[in-house]
Amino acid sequence: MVSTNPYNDFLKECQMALQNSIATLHLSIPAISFSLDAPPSPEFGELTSTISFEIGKKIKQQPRSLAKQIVSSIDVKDFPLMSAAKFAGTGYINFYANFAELSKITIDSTLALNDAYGHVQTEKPKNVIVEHTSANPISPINIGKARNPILGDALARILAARGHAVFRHFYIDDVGRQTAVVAYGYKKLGRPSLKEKPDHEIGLIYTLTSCIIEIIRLKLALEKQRNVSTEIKQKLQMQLEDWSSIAAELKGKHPRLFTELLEKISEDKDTENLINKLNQAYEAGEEEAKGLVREVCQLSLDGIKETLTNAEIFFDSWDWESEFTWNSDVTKTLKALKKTGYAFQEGPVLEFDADKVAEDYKLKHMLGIKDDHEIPSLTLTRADGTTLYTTRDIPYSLWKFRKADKVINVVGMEQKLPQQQLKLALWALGYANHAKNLTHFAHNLVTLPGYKMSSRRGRYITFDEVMKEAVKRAREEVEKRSPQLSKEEKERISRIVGIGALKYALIEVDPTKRVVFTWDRVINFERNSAPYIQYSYARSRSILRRVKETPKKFDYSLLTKPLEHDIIWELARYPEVFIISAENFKPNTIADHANLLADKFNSFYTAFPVIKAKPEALSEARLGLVKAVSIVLRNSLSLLGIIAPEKM
RNA sequence: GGGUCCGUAGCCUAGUCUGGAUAAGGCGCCGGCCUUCGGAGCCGGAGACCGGGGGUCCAAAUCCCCUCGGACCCGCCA
Repeated sequence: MVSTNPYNDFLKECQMALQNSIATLHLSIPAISFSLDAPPSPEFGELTSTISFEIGKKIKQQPRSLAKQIVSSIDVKDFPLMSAAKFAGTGYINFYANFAELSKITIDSTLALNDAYGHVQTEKPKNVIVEHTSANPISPINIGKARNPILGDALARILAARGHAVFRHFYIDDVGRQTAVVAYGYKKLGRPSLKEKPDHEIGLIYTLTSCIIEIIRLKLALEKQRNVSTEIKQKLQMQLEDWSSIAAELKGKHPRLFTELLEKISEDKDTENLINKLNQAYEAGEEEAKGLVREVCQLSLDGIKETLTNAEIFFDSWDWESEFTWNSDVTKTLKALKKTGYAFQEGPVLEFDADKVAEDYKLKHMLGIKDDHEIPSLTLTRADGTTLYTTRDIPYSLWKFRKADKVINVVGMEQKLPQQQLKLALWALGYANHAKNLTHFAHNLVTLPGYKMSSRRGRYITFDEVMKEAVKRAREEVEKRSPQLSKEEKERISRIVGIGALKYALIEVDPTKRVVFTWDRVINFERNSAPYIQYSYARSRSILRRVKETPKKFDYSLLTKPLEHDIIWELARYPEVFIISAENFKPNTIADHANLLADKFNSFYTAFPVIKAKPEALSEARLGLVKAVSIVLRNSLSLLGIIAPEKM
């Protein structure tokens, strides 16, 4: 018999036992919960119920005596996966698994389902769009932002394994001030042909241009304030000093390019105006602007794609933001928003009254916002008529919902407010359902000790750089530990291990917590890391390679050691862990479980022989166990976008 | 000023949604293991009253209130 979820089979038996028992004893109370917990220690069995506390409270009886009654009315013979039900402590009911049976069903199912084991299919498959990365096409992906593609990709893999039709979308944010800035700088340099990785070079042009025009802007602003000695003036002065020191730093690192850009930009009278004009022209879809901005973005994007490909992260769709302004979707959205009455003119700009929508439709509670908290309004258009990011995100979201039932935006948690405003805009437009099916998967960033990375300030460590270093360090290890492997094999393994370590480090921590970057933290080859799990997998495969054929039939009752039971329990639990991870969008629980399983397996590995175990039937049973472990480790890693190597 | 998130051994984290029995790992530290199949490993030890204070409950790291510390947001940036 093959089971997709052995843990759940056992759980169901325990619940059935409780239900029957409570019915027989006439202890039924309304709204009783039959949920079961993991006991704190193996001596208390595999699952535990606190139901006697609940009932005892209602009918005023001692939980312990209730537990005793319940347990004595359970006949374990009725439940094949159960070996015992005992009462303990002040009223706990503990269930013990019948490992002869549980082992059989778990290992048989794992071997039979193989790649599919654990990945329990949802009963309600949906079309799901996971939008992630969506890095601005003006600079390379830095390590601060790299958690986004890594988490987004893992989430997409998990949802696909759950049986959803998943589409991975990259939203190319090519509209807006920053692309105008970099395009302007690029044009000033005479559209140079690039020699290095394009996103790195474009990123540098962006940083330098942005810095130079910032200083020009601040100087002009200060001149205007010349006659008044105000706080504003002081603030401007401070900002100018800040940017000047950044400029000095940049000039030191890139003297030629900096000087060239400075000279060329100084030729222009009103840079600010030129950049605004370019932004307007691009958004309006004027040919010249289109040619220029698209050229820069495409170059940058080529580099970004290369980075993502190196990380084994792929997309189904690359969505240009500009398309939505050019095809009038944005215009239509603005018109529709005005019609709702929630858009209002404030001087030259158009605002969206997000708070009023929330009040009128009573959405604050649902959005987790306090009743008396006023949601700031969202600016929809600038004074010059151009639109803003969140404004354009509204038609883009509607477009996504024409293709999918569910949309997940993997976006940093600092964008919580705009994501809420977006939802409210959908609501106002009459798309309440879409708003409900829009999820902001919020995550925290990777920060450097002491400061946040910033493309504008040119302070960042690139994802490329970190991957390169990770592979380099992995290569040193492989060289040391497996000198017999071929050069090609070593290289392939170094990539798998190095990049695996990096991905794992950014996935294993709860997404809402930030990760402070240190090289040793993100490139870790010891316990509690991808390489540790990969190593465990390689060890399991190494055993399996040594035997000609794994037998089809095992005598599972021979697997009696506590460590063996621990492993089987974790194998049985894997489908449940997977479901929880998929339903709650928690990739880190997969990482956690894989590490736990690897841990148990390594202990088992040193404690007991497999191939040379006697009698032969025991050896065969252990081989089945090892094979099952290898399958679950490989399946878990694959959900995280990490490859399980045969050797390392 | 208003809001969101985070605070668990020297350090990094799990557990918090859905309250249950001695708070679980890793790094570092101390002491062991070249035990047959891979030492990126294994075994043992010391180390935390879960930021602080109240409250609810038979039971609180977990729920509620207050408070302190940190990060982020409140922009005609994204």
